[in-house]
Amino acid sequence: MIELRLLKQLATFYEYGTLSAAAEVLLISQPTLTRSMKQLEDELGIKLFIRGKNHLSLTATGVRAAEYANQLLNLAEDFETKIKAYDRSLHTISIGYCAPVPQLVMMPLINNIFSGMTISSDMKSDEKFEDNLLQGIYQLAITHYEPENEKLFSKKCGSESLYMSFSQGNPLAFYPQLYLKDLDGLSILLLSQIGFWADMHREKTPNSKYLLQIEESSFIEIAAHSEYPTFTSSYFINRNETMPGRINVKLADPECYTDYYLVCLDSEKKKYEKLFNIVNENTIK
Amino acid sequence: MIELRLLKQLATFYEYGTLSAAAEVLLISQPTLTRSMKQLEDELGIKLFIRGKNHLSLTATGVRAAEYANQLLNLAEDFETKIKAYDRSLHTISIGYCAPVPQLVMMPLINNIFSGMTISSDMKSDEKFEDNLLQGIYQLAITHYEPENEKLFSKKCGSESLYMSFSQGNPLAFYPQLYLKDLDGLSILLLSQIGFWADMHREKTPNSKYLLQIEESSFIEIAAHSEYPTFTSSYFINRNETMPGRINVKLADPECYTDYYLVCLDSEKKKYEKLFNIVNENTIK
DNA sequence: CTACTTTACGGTATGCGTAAGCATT
DNA sequence: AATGCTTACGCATACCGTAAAGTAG
Repeated sequence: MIELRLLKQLATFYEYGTLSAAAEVLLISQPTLTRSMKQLEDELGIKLFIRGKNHLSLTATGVRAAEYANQLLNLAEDFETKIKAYDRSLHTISIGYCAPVPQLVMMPLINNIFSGMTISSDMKSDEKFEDNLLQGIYQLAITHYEPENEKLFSKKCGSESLYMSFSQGNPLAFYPQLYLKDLDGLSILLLSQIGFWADMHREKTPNSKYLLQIEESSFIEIAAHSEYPTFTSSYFINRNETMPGRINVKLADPECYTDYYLVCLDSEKKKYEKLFNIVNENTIK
Repeated sequence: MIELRLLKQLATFYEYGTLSAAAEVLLISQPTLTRSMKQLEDELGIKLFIRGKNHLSLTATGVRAAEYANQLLNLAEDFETKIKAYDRSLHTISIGYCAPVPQLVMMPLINNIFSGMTISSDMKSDEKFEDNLLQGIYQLAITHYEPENEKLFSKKCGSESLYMSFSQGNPLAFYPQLYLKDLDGLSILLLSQIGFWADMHREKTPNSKYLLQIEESSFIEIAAHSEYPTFTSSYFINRNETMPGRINVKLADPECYTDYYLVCLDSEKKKYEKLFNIVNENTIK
């Protein structure tokens, strides 16, 4: 069996034209290459080179061999990358979250159940979650709608309501409930990674000015020391994790309430059985 | 770059199930295999094996790797065979002859002009010579008809007439010429490798009994010591290489006369230019 | 007790680099 | 002189086999 080392050297010589140049590229000495190429010819029992006293070039067969060698080398590299990718796919679970609160709740559960696996989380609007699951980009997803594709398996795993958080001086803070239209035009402090909620805001309060904060720490910092209203959610209110000195008013629009669904490929539901067994309607609350 | 040696060993282990068995097949010691497989895992940085104290088996990734390795190994073997076949094709000329006399004449010419090349001759009925030239099975052919395919290049290179050779006592020996129908029913001594002539005989003298001789020496032996008529040809008569004590009578049927054509691919006529230049209408005569 | 794997040890062959020589431009 | 290939020589490492130990059936 011809070793790939020799083919690599042949291909490099073909590319660079001289043994010296090839040797430099390959980080080996030039005499070593001389020997290797001779060995290759010996093993094949075929003349691959035309030897001048001071010059080496490939025969027609040599050229053909070098080109074929390149193909083989590419496939050999594929071998490594594909095997690594396959192994990785066996040991990692990629999860798509449509909002931050589901991630907050599910992450510890998943880490616990699938300890030893690498968990890779992704948060964004969930328009393409169905496709991503079908394509194997995600193994699990939390959506804010119940998927209808019959190749997908899903279970309701909680819900969330949006609230507005006002500082005490704000006149809106005294309403028992509010609607998004009441907020349109306000300047509102907002965290950037909020999944599908972002779409909803853009749509329902097009005239509001959102002060986007990428980092949670700076978001809290600014919220604590300013009068800007912010969004909060039933999740935090249920846990009394609200900002001190702020008043939370429920948003009554239907768009400000959502159910959440845990989704996987129907063909893989066995694999994620434990997780589905633990999860119920009140998991995210 | 992963060396094929390791992949070969992996594939063998996959096939035979234990290191010991694989080692035996590979003609190496079993501890060597242990190390190789460990090395393979190291180089990939991936677990391929599940190790019990007394048992070794492949992980899912390991199985995948072994299967992929098999593909690579097959391609590597292809490399060798294809390169060798290509090299051979550069150094050999395969020639199809439709009859023995053209071979007698052309062989020395071709050997002379293409010295250093391996010449491979083949004689049979020329029905498929056009296809075989187009497919690269032959580089040259001698046909007994002028090919019409425009991808082929041809030149008339001679002709041949058949004669019957009778022993002196035979009454047919005194005719100035004969027709095949006059021979139908006779027992005739015949060499087996006579190309397209065989078809003609079968067709025109269906009732003759042919005493087929495979070896030329036994053909001559029997011809010399028996009364059986044989075929001979203008080629031998022109050279006075006829059998002693025999009388040769020309066969007057049109089927017993043929022209010969030297043929090659039109795209390769340059390559065989010298030969075509030497050859003319009287080369085979 | 047999079959299999792993570890340890020591030898050898294979591959490599340096040095030197020769030819070509 | 500079560039490029080959040969010769000595070394390091990588690979291999034998021996031995441990474990499971």
